[in-house]
This record gives sequence, C-alpha cells and structure tokens, in this order.
Amino acid sequence: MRKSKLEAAQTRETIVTATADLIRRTGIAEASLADMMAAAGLTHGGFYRHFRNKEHLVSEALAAAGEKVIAAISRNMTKGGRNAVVDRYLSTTHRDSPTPNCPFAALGSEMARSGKETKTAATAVLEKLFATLAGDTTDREKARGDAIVALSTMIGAMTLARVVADSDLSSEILDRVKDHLHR
Amino acid sequence: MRKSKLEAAQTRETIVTATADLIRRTGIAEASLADMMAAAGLTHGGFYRHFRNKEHLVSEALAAAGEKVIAAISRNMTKGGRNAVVDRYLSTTHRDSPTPNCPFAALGSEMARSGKETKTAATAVLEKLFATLAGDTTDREKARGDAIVALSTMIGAMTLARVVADSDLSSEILDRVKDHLHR
DNA sequence: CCATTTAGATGTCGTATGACATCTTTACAC
DNA sequence: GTGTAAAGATGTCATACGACATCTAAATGG
Repeated sequence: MRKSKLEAAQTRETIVTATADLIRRTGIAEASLADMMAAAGLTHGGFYRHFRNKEHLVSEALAAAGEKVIAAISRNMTKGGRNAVVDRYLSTTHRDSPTPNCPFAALGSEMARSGKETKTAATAVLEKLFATLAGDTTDREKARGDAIVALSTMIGAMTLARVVADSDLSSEILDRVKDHLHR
Repeated sequence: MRKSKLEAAQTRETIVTATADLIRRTGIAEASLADMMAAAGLTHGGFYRHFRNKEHLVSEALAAAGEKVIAAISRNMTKGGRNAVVDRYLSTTHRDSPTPNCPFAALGSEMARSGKETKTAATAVLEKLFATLAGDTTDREKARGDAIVALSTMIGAMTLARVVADSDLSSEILDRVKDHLHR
C-alpha cells in the first residue's frame, strides 16, 4: 500500500484541503480525525504518518483556508477595489455557502480558544489579510487602520448574519454594513 | 433527596447561569452535560428533570448570558453614551476576562451552526442589543443602522483580538476600532 | 535485486459522551 | 398522616473520540 513520495505529498495536500473545508462546515471540535481522513478519501490509519496530532492538521488547514481567502480578496481588490471586496464578502452567496469561505467568520470564536499553534497560523493569515485590504496607498498607516476596522466589521457582520434565525434581519445586517463600508 | 418547589426552581436557575458561564469559557461542544451540572454543584443525574436535552439548556443559558450583557450595555449607555459602551466592550479587561461576557464574541461561530432553538434565542438577544445601543433619538432608522454596524464591528474586533497570538497586534485591533467608533 | 523503509488499512484501548433507567429521599396533595 | 410524585444521586448503555500498535504491500536506496 505504500505510495511514492510524490503521491504521499499529494495525499497530504488533499487531507489538508479536505479538512479545511470540513472544519469550516462543521466546526473544529465536531470534526473527528476519522472524519477528516474520510473527507480526503482515506481511513483514519494513516493520520499520524502526516501529522503530529489534531491541532497540527487543523492549524495547517486554517492556513490553507486563509490563503484561499487572501487570494480571493486580492483578486476582488484589483478588480474593483475595497467596495468589490465588501460586496462579495457580505453577499448572501457567501453567507449561505455550504462551505463558508472565511475561516474567521466560520471559526472565529473557536480559534480564540485554540492552542498556540492554531493561533499563530491564524495571526499570520490575519496580517496578510490586513495588508491585502489596505492596498498600496500613500498613507500606509491610515490604510492599515481602515483595513483592520473594515475586516473586523465584515467578520462580525457575517457571523451575526449567520447566527440570526430571522432571514429578514440577516439580510438587514448585511445590507446596512455593506452601505456603511462603501466609499 | 427531593427539594421544595422553590428550591428546585432555584436549582434550575443555578444550572442555567453556571452553564452560561461555562460555555462562554470552554465552548458549547466542549462542555458536557456532566460538566454543566457539576458547574452548578450537582451530578449529571438530575439533568432531564429540568431540560429536554443539551440544546434546551444551551439556548436558555445563551438567553441568560445575553440579558446580562444587555443590562451592562444599557448601564454604560445611560452613564456615558455609546462611547462608554465602546470603551468598555473593547477593553483588554473584557478581552482577557476568564469568562467572556458577550456570548456573540465568545460563541458566535458556534451559534451559527447551532439548531433553531439556539438561534431563535440568540436572535431575540441581538434585537434587544440593537435597540439598547440605538438609544432613543429622533432618527430611529439611522440609529438602528448605526447600532447594527457598531455592534458588528465590536463583536468582530473582539473575536479577532482574542484569536491573535501577538499581544501587540491584539491591542492594535482594539485601539484602532475603538478610535474609529468614537464620535 | 534485495533489504529496508514507509503509506495507508485494520484493529485496539482507555476515556468520554448524551441519554435514560433506577433508586433514595423528601415535599406535597388529599 | 399517608400515598404519590418528583428532585437529584447513582448506575448503565451504545457510541464515539484521539491515540497508537500492528499489518500489508509497494517504493526506495544500496
């Protein structure tokens, strides 16, 4: 059953990305090692060939999920500036996506209680997100501040929009925050 | 071992408030029924005398935690207006509190994946929070919009400030969002 | 080409879970 | 006062968890 070095590396990648999707759907605590491996089409047995423990995989999965979001935001940023990012992020499509895109909106409060490894990975992603959303303007300090505020607002709004049972209220939150962030 | 009707009602209250504290510290999935009962000084046995299942208790606990936050915000609102609320909410004291006060910052992403009962309870709390933070001004619509935006921003910022591993970055988030929300 | 290593499957272990059944003791209704 | 209902303790059950040990077949290094 042994696979080549290349295949094994691909398998590892598959596990990481499948886990990134899984935990954003179900939460970290709710996803078992067996679930994560099954999501990659494997049994639970090979897990410890690739990762030290659950947190090791989770932190890599969060980093991977983060990179995808950074890329998406970067794309929208060059395409239509911050307004385009805001519109995409606060869309009902994003809210209702079976696999939420942004790990901070999907797992923020769980990450806040996670271990050092996870938090360090999340911090690195966050810094890149701030930089991406800040763009490259003349007043770097102001742009960074604006990016921090805007991202906090978007993540908070998306979280609340998903918490709320009333669909009208959920849309109201998204719309009002979208309006507010437009410039 | 039977207790009087009054005592039983008090016990129930104790379970709810102890659970409200517990889940904000550890998360919902991480808190077992036995943990919740133990937090109230009881064994797991009596659980089903008071609650149908775990979600039943959790939704009541979230409602209770919400009422406390509403009261605190209402207090700060009359004392020093929105700026006072912002300063208190985004303080390092709140961030580092062993038992986080705001259930949305502590459990937001978990509530987003919870059942209807939990979400309904959370929605009721949120609506009251919006109303409290809006105060009673002439332009009700605008005040409500501002409250929704401000609360989204505060909750997002507190979540991120707790996720981040770097303490300087964490403070930077709080300070920049505080500045932004001051008026 | 053979010995060794290794990817991944299967199996096991101790512990914890939510749920419920049972037991004991007491409060309450009559 | 006595019978019944009920609060809460103790005990049990099937299931699931993270972790690791073992097995297997194939890839790699010499």
